[in-house]
Amino acid sequence: MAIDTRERILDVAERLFGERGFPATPLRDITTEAGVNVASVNYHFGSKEALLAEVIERRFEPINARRLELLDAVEARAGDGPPELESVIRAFLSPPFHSQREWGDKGRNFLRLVGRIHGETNEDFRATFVKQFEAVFERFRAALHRARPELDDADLSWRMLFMVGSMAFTMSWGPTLLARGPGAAREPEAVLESLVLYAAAGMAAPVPLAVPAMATAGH
Amino acid sequence: MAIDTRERILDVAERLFGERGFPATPLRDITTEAGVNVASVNYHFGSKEALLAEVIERRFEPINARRLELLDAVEARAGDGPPELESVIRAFLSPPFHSQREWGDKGRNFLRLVGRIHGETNEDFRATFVKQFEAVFERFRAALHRARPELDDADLSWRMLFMVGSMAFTMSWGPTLLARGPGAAREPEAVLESLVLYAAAGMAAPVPLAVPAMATAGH
DNA sequence: GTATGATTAAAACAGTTGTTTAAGAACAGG
DNA sequence: CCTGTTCTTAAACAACTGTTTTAATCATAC
Repeated sequence: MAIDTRERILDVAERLFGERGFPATPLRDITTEAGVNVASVNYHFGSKEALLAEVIERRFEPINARRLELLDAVEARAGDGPPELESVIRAFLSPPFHSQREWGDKGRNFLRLVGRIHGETNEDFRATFVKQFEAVFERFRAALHRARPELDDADLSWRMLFMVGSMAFTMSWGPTLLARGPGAAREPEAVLESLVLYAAAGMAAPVPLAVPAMATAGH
Repeated sequence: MAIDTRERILDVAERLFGERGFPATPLRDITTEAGVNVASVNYHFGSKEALLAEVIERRFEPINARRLELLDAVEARAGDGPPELESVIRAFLSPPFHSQREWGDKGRNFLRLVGRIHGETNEDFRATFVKQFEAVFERFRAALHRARPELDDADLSWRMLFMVGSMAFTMSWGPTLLARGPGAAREPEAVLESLVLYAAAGMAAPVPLAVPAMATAGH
């Protein structure tokens, strides 16, 4: 029964955290819905925050592994030359989207949670969360740097931020916002495709002319 | 003293909501820091949620007004022809960024809050929040439609979602994430410029070919 | 069966939450 | 000065928070 309890808590927590947000979800709502005792959360996970961490990790470990796997393939295919931009971006964006197909409703709940996490939680937790991604982020940054050498580090960082932003926002708001609008009934695969093209085009955008106060190029 | 109290509450609330998030910020933290009584929040605003609503509205009203103003100018300049894509996007993105310059630290606090709001709060509040934007959203959608006629309604909706996502995420994470990375010390104006180019390129990306639901995945 | 450890259960814990109450202070206009 | 209104205050409210405690139950190996 032990594993069952753990997983049931994780599943319900994943859904409720996604629906209402982490701080707005009382432990008791999770436990009653999961049919377990309140104390079991602290017994199995230690604390509410630790529960959130495990909810996230459970899904992100395979997702990030898959990302690196796909990136490996893209880089292998490219050989010594620069990897293809769109493929690199697809390697980054597709795993979380595919989780929706792999895990069904649970995957969808998780996507919403992921979207939320990016804008939620306190500074401390963000640090923990970011840690999980540093390796992935750096690998992709290097690949993008080879694909778009004209971008300096700062440009690259900002554009990756933009990319992650559209991804997170789409996951978090997509279901709510476009549920009955003109974009409704669109397959997750099609949304992913749309997002990949958007991000690839953005990443390939011309380098902005230097505007900063200190280093205005003569013109 | 009344107006003073109101504004002091609004200022502190804006900052704390931005720093810690709405549900994670107790009213008492706001009131003690503002040097007012707890009851004054309910007296002046009615409830905690109403306070949040007013915090948002106070800044967004001028921002959205400015957006429409800029869009008017862009459309006037275009005459009967299609408006220039990049200018439309700049009209949408620049007002919140400029708020940083106009309002100083308060503007920065608000930006962080805006970023958070997009991923936070319950479904009900989202509805209220979205309402504020419907008019703006529709005006810009129409303009973008004229600038990029080859995009159908669904594509347009999704791409606008992507654009708002990068904007919100940048506002929310930018300060934290790139504070000491390679993108640090970049002027807000430069970030805006970067974002505008990114979004314009993304919006101008080729229309995705219709994807059969099953046949994606890189291999 | 009994001992041992893992898991569950009910209850209590101490602290915090948003909101309300009731009384007083500040301030206006007459 | 008085009067009525607006605002502030301290206190109390009832409900809820995450966590801990203590005892009971379960499974498993001896």
